[in-house]
Amino acid sequence: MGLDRERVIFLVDLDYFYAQCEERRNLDYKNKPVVVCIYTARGEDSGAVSTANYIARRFGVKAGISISLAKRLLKGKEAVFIPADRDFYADVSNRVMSIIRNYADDFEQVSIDEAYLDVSKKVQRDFVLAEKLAKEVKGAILARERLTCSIGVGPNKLMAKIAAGHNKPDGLTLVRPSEVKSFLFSLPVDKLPGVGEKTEKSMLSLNIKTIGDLANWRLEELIKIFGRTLGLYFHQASNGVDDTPVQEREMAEQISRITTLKEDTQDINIISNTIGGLCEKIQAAASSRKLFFRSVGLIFVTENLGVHNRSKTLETATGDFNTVKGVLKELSENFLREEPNTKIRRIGVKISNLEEHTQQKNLSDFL
DNA sequence: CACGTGCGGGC
DNA sequence: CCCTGTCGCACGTG
Repeated sequence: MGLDRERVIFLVDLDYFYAQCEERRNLDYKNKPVVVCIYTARGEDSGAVSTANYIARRFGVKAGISISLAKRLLKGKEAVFIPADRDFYADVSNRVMSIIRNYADDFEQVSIDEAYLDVSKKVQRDFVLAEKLAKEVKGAILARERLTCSIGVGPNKLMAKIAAGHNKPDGLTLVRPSEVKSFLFSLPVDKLPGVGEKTEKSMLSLNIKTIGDLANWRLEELIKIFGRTLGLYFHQASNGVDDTPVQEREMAEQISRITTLKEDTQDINIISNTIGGLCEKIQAAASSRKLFFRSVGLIFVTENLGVHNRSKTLETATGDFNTVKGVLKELSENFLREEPNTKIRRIGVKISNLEEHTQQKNLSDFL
């Protein structure tokens, strides 16, 4: 039976996640605008909004805007501004994920607030049973963690993802196999994952306004315009086709930490001290997960917001941060020599090519 | 393969 | 947005 190959996939998306976590641990916030912020060292209200609850969104506050603008938009509204507490959100996320993975045949967490569930066998490929199961998942998250979520249900990950975005917060949207094309074709093309601001512009210039318009293009033409990978993806995705499996994510491939300096600078001492601090954070993250790494990278964001990366791959994997600091010193000195007239605004450190290790190879262990 | 850049999602 | 932090994908280049 060909129909037996049809899958049933959920995308579970926790609503306005950071802000909802804050609402949950302080019930006073429930009817107020809640704005979770990432503050920087630049003083008073410097920094950006990470997430806002839906009350705040009604006033135009959303992820990415500056904190000072958010405060202007919410002046006199009894709004709550809270610094992001990522460890807390990660704990909440871990508990939710461990609850919902039990509902799946196959499970794939994609971010702190999103996971795919392949429930094909659990619901015998039946969308009526799928709807029942999705309601159970929503009920379990609400009962055990007092959080709402939005769930999209579709025959593949792509359709589940788009469906989940269709009705939120606290939504449940099903797109049955027979409904895929009618659902998809009328949507504006930027609703397709992978079509952002820039791609949308180039598509509009080709008179591609909806996903249906995109589906009318021939594969060969799309490849000419967007390249092999993206062209094939657009061709399939615009027709609701997505064969990628739901599967556990492999180990993280990189760990990075970035920070904004108090003021733009070229001072090598400030830069070096900042890098040292970032190294400590990365070391903590890497060693707690028993990870070694082969590549070390530096990210400089200059005063004009230009991004510059420098990286180096080592002969062998290491967990030793004295080596790292030496490499980063060299990379930063080289950069400052190349760009002697630009000040640095933000600095980041990255390790990649991660490897798991069991034995402690640190020299200090022998001393 | 190594390196640098751009992009995108979305917090 | 006067401007966060973090991660993965893809691509050009050498």
